Amino acid sequence: MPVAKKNRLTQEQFDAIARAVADPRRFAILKQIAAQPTMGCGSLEEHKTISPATISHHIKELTEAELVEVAREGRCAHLTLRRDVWDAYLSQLSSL
Amino acid sequence: MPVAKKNRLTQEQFDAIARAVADPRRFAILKQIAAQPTMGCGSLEEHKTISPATISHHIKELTEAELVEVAREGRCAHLTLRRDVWDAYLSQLSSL
DNA sequence: CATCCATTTCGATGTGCGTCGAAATATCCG
DNA sequence: CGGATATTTCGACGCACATCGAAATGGATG
Repeated sequence: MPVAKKNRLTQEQFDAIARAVADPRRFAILKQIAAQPTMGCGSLEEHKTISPATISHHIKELTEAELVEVAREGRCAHLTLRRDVWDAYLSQLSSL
Repeated sequence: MPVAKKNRLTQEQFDAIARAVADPRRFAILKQIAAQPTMGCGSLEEHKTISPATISHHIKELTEAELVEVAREGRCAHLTLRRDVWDAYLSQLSSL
């Protein structure tokens, strides 16, 4: 169950997301995760551009910001965007 | 007439805005500018916290991201948020 | 012009973080 | 088990940038 309602972000989480989005490459990764229903292992575009270590780092940042969720299934890692968190971020942003 | 329609952001501008928003203090400044209709000289909260040099720097960043507009009137600097740009940013974000 | 105040510029400093290579760890398959 | 492939961790490096103090600029006013 992916569930989990999220209506308000802590200041800390808000900052984490803002930081996560600020890096173009990380944002590109996030976009791909959002596009795919569930993102399989090494199917990220960035695999051709960036080193595995860096990708892993970015994904870690994204998960720690609670923007994406990781589900390991064998050697595949399924990545899914947490829409609720993303929406919360947008909503908080738009109330500038 | 403050005018100026802005429907689409260049990648460069998008990144600049994302970066600008990523810094908590700078975002706080932006919020105050957004709140006040026109923000007078040294009426920023941050004047008690941050050095003038730093404030000036942040405002420069914000203007270079075209997020705020500066109008000098004597020794006062009027700061206004460019809603069109901000909305464009939000819109672009939400289409993840 | 001289003084005052607000803002900017400049230069220096410290730090956060994106990046990588290499080693460690994990997972699968034969 | 042993080899192959995928991901993570670790350590180091370099750069971008937030921050400041001090000096410079600019505009108002006496």
